[in-house]
Amino acid sequence: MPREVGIQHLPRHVGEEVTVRGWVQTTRSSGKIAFVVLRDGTGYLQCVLSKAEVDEAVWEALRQLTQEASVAVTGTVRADERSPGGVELGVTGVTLLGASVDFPVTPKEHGTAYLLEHRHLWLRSRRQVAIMRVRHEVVQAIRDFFYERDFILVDTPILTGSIGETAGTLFETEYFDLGTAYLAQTGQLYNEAAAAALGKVYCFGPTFRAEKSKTRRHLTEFWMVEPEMAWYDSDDNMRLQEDFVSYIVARCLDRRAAELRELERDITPLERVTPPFHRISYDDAVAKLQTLGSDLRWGKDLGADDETLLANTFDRPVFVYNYPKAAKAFYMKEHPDDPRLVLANDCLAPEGFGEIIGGSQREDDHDRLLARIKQENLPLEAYGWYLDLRKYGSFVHSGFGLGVERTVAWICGIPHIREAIAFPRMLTRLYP
RNA sequence: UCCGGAGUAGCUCAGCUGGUAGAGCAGACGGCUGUUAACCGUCGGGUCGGGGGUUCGAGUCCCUCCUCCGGAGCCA
Repeated sequence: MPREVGIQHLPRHVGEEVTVRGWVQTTRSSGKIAFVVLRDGTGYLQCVLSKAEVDEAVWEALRQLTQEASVAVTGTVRADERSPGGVELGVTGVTLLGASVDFPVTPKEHGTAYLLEHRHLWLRSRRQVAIMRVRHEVVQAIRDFFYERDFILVDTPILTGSIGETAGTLFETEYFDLGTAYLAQTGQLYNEAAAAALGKVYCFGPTFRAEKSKTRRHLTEFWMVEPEMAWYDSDDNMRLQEDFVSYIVARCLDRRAAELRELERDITPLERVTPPFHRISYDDAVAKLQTLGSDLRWGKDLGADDETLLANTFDRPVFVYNYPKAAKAFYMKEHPDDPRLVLANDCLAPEGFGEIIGGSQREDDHDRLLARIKQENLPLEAYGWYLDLRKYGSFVHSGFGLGVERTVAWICGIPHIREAIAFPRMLTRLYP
């Protein structure tokens, strides 16, 4: 068998005889010439068979090539402008490796329910392959960004006791003799402990919300990256966030241009994603939204429509900061000049993609934090270790969480985040 | 949980004031030497989501249940 080559590397092998293994995307035949488009995960390759130039057996083998059959194709690589990838394969041999009869996801249209039921096969389509490759780049950019800035990765637990942001939205499971355990909805509290050990840390993993949300922005299991920085105040925190988001977007523009083109993503709004982002206080945001026709009242968190309305008035991401205390979590630091507010910020992506980051400076005063825990009726005994962090060398610190699927959906320009993860977990979906 | 929408061929859908169930695509077969969701011709394909009711007659009208979709709330 001639040398085996991945499709993405074929331009280096023009004139050589090679073998490519992959899956048949489409076939077209005109009686005496046939085209087979092959996918191997690294790219797409048009293979050309000419009846006059191949053995009868090879031509007959073509008839068995149906959508998504796996094959090994041998032939000579040649440059041809008529071919989509610039190179094509002049086929001399075809071996069927695995037949595929009546592949359920055809090139024609399907409804979302049907596609999700066949997610394991839908994943092979060009669009989904492109999205997964962008997601991979986003994840790699996240890791590289923090590595370059001397953050330490700390993996926080997924099984936890009763600790987190709010009760009632946690998945429960039995935990031996210790009662009920919950799937983590954030690693942040553990990050705070780790930041006191290591300075700048982050956790990156799946997180779970048992909210009965049925919207294009929600999954029950999603990936979140959460950095936590000792000695960062709220302003430092926002500066890091805008550097971080800009870095991720720039990496995708640089290294996944082909995928974004495949997705027909207009990249001009992405090219504007550079620091500094816009900043607007919650007070000003409410006033602005009211003039734009929103019925938002002071004290309430921004609704989805409010986020879109507000973000559409800016040409790049925008921070909304200094939220009302009552609308936010107990661990956020009270504003030094206005006890009604906390030093929290959200980051809203443009083009209606909404909130991709929630962050805050953390309450570092022991007594104030204790008061907030009691106020929220949280089980005090579960927070003993968390309060310890304020008893032994308390420190100014801040952090944030970025939702990976929301970020991928925004960068790819896809309306629903269920396509931004390989196997979405939703209110009504646990299969496949 | 609330509001709205939809369940008809393998898939996507049409089916009007109730009167013998339709199209496109997919599939099978045939044709075509540069196709790009190829194209042209022929053919097969149905418990109209379940149950009940009205009617001479229900895919169509009424009741009920189920499932799914979109949105809200909550949030990444």
